[in-house]
Amino acid sequence: MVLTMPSQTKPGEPKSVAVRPPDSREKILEVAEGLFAYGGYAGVGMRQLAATVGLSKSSLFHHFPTKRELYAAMLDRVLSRIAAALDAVSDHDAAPAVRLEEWIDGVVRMLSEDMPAGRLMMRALVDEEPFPAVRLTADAQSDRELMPFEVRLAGIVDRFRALLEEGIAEGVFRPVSIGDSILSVIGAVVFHFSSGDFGEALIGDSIFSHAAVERRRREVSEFIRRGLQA
Amino acid sequence: MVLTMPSQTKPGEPKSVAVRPPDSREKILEVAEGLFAYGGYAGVGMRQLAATVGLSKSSLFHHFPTKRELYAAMLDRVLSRIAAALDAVSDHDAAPAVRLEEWIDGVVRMLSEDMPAGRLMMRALVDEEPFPAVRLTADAQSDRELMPFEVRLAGIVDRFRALLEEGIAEGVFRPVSIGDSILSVIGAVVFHFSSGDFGEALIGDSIFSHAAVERRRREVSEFIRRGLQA
DNA sequence: GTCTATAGTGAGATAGAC
DNA sequence: GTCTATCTCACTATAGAC
Repeated sequence: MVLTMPSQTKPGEPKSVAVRPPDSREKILEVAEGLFAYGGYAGVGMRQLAATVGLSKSSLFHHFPTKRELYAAMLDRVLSRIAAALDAVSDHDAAPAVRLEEWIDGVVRMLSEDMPAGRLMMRALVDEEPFPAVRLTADAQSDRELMPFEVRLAGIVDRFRALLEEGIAEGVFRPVSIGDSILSVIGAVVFHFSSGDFGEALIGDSIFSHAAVERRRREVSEFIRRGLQA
Repeated sequence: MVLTMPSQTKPGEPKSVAVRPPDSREKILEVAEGLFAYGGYAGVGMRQLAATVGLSKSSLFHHFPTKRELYAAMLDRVLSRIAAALDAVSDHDAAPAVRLEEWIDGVVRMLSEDMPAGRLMMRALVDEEPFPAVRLTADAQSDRELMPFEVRLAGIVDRFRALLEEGIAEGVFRPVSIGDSILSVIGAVVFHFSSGDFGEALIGDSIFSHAAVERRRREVSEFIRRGLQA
């Protein structure tokens, strides 16, 4: 399977540069994130979503053929932001321990500024059939290439896996179980930012407050550093 | 607030010892656990639940006045099993580090043998309004005292908190943020056993297999030991 | 305690005008 | 692209016989 990039500047096709698409779609997805994050897939109806966006139900179905495809498109957007947060910090090739810490910092900061993201990720991971092996816009009309959730997720996970393997091979990390370690990191980082009221009750402050986020960053980094160090 | 135990043997009240109650209720709750664990609250209907149990919808409503109370009763059952797993290992008063490791072992083993429990806990923690401040059977007819979810959960969390505080006071744990540490432990333990397909894809084996469980126990214990040690 | 029958609401999805 | 109107179905919950 070849994942081609949008191929934006084909010479000879003017394309009338739609730099600013009229964005009903994006608005729908943005509102959908907020609702699905709190209610889950089954807990939010197209009716409710339409009302919140300020459109009719039928308009939603004009943009997305089914509720599931809407949900999948929304999840893809969230995952792409998480992937972007990782891309933003991992350009240079520092030592594994440094890169890992920067990744964790990056993801913690990103999730702290992107409230629905943690919850939506958590829901997607806990729900079986992670919504779904979606194919979307295979026609030439649109450039959007929506990756299946699993593929995009696997891309993120594999980068972690490679980092851990590298660190272990170099002897700077102890020979931990890589799968278990990744699950632990996700548990420590993603679950935290999806724990809402419970987390707030535990730490006595909003989990999204500046102080709580900075403390979380330090605590998680230290835990993981100690946990991995050879 | 006084949390009194059921006060089982009041002398003078024969009570006609109903040691074996006729258990439609328990059967409903058991089936409900399996369904809600996978579909979540909104994803499972009373119709579907009734059909799976082998009763009519109306019979469900005979035992539980609303869907929410059924769900709350089911969650309470799950939490009580988790609390029981902690009780089973924490009778003696060993050093904090030892007790913590035994607790983690106990919870990991319990969650590994109780498939719906992890998922249901995770859902309850991620969903806001953790379902709900339920009052149930305030009448004298029944001994069942259903605690609000938050109260029972707080009971479990407070034991962890006390343990960490004790260890820190004794100087065997470093002065970590207690709330953050509890969230990390929950993330590492509970999330793992609710990660289903994703976890399986990551570790290349069912997360409930004997080998995977024993490895998880070791890995998590070691991570936490290193993370906390002064 | 279980059932059938049904009420009443809201769900996802479609038809077709503008 | 957006709308109103409508279809069909599943949902929670209730009524009342047995």
